[in-house]
Amino acid sequence: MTQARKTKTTGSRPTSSKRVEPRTRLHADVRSKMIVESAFRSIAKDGFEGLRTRDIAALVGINSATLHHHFPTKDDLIAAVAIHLQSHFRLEKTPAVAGESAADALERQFKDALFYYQHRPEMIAVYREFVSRAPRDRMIRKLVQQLHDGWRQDVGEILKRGQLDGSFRADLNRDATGSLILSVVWGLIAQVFQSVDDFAAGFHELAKWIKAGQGSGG
Amino acid sequence: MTQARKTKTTGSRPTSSKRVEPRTRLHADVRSKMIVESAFRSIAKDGFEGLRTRDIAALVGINSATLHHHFPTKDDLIAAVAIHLQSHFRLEKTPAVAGESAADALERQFKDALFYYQHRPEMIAVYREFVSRAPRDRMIRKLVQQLHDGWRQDVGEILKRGQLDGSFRADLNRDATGSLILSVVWGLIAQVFQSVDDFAAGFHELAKWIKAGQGSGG
Amino acid sequence: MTQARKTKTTGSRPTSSKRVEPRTRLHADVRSKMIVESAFRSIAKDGFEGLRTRDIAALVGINSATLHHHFPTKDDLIAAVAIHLQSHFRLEKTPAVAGESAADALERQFKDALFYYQHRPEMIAVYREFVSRAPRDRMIRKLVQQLHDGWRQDVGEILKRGQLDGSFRADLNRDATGSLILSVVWGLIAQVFQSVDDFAAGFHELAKWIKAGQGSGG
Amino acid sequence: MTQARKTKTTGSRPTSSKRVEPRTRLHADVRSKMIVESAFRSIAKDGFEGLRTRDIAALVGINSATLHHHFPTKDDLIAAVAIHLQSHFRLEKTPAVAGESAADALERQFKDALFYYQHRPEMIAVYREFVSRAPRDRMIRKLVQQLHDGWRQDVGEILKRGQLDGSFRADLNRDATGSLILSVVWGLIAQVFQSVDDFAAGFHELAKWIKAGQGSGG
DNA sequence: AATGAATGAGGGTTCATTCAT
DNA sequence: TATGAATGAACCCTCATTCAT
Repeated sequence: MTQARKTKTTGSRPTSSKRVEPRTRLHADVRSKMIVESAFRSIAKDGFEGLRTRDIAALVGINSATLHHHFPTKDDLIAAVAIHLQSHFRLEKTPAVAGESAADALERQFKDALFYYQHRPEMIAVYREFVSRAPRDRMIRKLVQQLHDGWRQDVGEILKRGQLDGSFRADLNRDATGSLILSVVWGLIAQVFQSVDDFAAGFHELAKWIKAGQGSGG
Repeated sequence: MTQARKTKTTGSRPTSSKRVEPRTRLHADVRSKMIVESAFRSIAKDGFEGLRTRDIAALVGINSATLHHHFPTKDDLIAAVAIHLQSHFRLEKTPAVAGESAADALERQFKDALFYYQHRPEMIAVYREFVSRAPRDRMIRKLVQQLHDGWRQDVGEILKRGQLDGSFRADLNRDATGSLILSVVWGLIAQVFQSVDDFAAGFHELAKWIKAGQGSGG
Repeated sequence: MTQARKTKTTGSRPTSSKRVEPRTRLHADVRSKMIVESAFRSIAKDGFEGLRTRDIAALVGINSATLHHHFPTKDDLIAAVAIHLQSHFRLEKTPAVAGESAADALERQFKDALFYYQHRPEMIAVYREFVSRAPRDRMIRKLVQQLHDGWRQDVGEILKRGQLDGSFRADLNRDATGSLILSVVWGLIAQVFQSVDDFAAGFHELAKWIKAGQGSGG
Repeated sequence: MTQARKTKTTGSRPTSSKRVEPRTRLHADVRSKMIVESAFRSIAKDGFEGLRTRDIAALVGINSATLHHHFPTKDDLIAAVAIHLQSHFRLEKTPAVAGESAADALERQFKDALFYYQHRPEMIAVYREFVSRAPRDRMIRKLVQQLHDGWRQDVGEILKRGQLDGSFRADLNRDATGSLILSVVWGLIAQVFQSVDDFAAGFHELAKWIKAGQGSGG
């Protein structure tokens, strides 16, 4: 009567016409996770521009209205994917070994990057998407910044430790070198390197410089 | 945030506008160039996802059908933008000075990167867009590869020359170092560095390593 | 302007909110009344087109499914609002004073209309909504007709009494004058008058005519 | 490539698959008029809430995107309908006869109202819809106000003329009486009267009062 | 009595592209 | 070369309603 939704012209409520699938009910947490993971994979595969709420819903096996029940807005879904990405980066980082040398810690950074690149390509892909979207999206910009800041800090501390214990050159510009390391890892993500070996060689060349000389440098 | 749907501003109905606008006929080349440049600016500003053929047409002052007359497909337009980008990169590179030292040539790479970053921000922006789209678009992937390859070759030659004349360390892994340099420049483009100074410091730290020691390294 | 699509304000995901809200159970009557009153206020504020079962449920603090438990259909809810309106009109009418003159009774009609207009604006608003929906809804049409008929009858009786006791002109077309009075009051509701004073002046002009002349008319 | 519109995955432009209807081309004016008239009829029949751009498009025999080509927004369409209504009210009013008496002019108002009611029921219906939408829509409020103001002015002038030439009572509160007349006509539109005869009787009762007495009144 | 998950059937709007002129 | 009208295929989002718990 009011909204004139075309379904019902008279006042008769439509009695079940044909039940096809028994309408699987899941807890919101479970369903949400399914949706987020599907969206994550979709972004990894086709980028943001390929993300369609309907497609995600179909992949999860739900009506697209149900997706909107869990994530009122596409942006809400993207935000959830962002959090998903962030927490996975946190979870899958190799933990610092107690008593590990600065050089080993540096190596660990390298290995982590490589690990993601080789075994979590979707995370790299999604990460790349987020970064390229960052300039135009505040929420995403914030997320990326957080990731970068945490990362920069980790590297900074490693460098500091190495300098303190004498295993890294004392005359190293720590901030600059930290950014250098980050940008090299970024090079991997952005596929500037021609191969994994190229990246490995590059990284170790840099590591050599960091550790190098012990008194000779400049 | 996501689709950036343009909110209708004027809502001007196209109905019955009697004045027929002298229908300026231009040479195809001129018109095409105008279109490409407009598209270029649009991508620099709003990324690929903000690119609308209609908007570009409006900016140029033509009907969107006319745009399609010049570029049958949006992809064709993008390809033209790609070529535009490529040729500008070629044109605006500081030419190698005759008899310049390897160190100076290396410095030139740095300065070029900085020049683009500071004075041709649109080129950087468009470049970044192309790179982030590369994984999903063969044509673009090819273009980016070409740019990277040319660049890598330039850097490789500089390094080689420096090693030959003894101004760069002899034990340098040339390929790896070349990639290193590229990825550092990429760091600038992708905004991994926190500031221009940070980039400069990083780059020169790297340069120090390249030139450093002359016998001490490793 | 048209569909008044509510812009999402909070976007709070319904996902995993652990606190279970004591699930207050109320008597069906109490709950129903709360719902109807909320719906009433909603219609007064945003009209029928702004009425959303979910919104009403939220206002009452229940789940929209619960609302449908009390009112299986939106139409059922609207019917309940109609009854609510009707009963309030009955309840809040100034009762006829014993021994009141016909002229006073006429004045009472005027004052009642003014009272609703000034102190029960929501009732007027809802009434107006119902009337404007009447042409397309049988149930509502019936309700409106009932209200009008009752009202017309009251006025008719007043006029009759006034003619009988000689205080109103004898040559008055009673039915026509009754409709005239009704439509003037309608003018107030539909905001044809420019101000309350305009309405008062109009009504009293009419009253003058009714009482006027006592022998002069036509 | 960019928007990933699902149609074209590769770069191949879709060559005409099957032409069903030869795509009738009309001048924007003609098409727009068709659309507006369809929308007008739709509103007359089902009110604003029943207005669907898709339905209108179908009625006109065009794609709904074409409708949006002519009217970018549903609101733009409604605005056009408003103008349509307004101009028709202007066009179909009985013109003032030269040298017509004030009483005749008053009668003309009555006849015009009746004419619309009996022979232009859709105009009445649409008008009613607009009025009931006015409280929630500025653009419509303005339109309605314009109509009412014009109308009020016409009536006011008639009354003035009648008083000046002595055919209407001199002691009449002109403004109040004008509003009275308007609200009676509104009564017809809002269907307060029980029949056309009832309206006629009411109107003439009022006219009697206006002309009445010639010296006796009050 | 009450709820959260789920859904069907739209609803307005967008956009690259076609085509007759 | 240039255009305005037209379109197909989506796209995101909404809302009354159902249903198992």
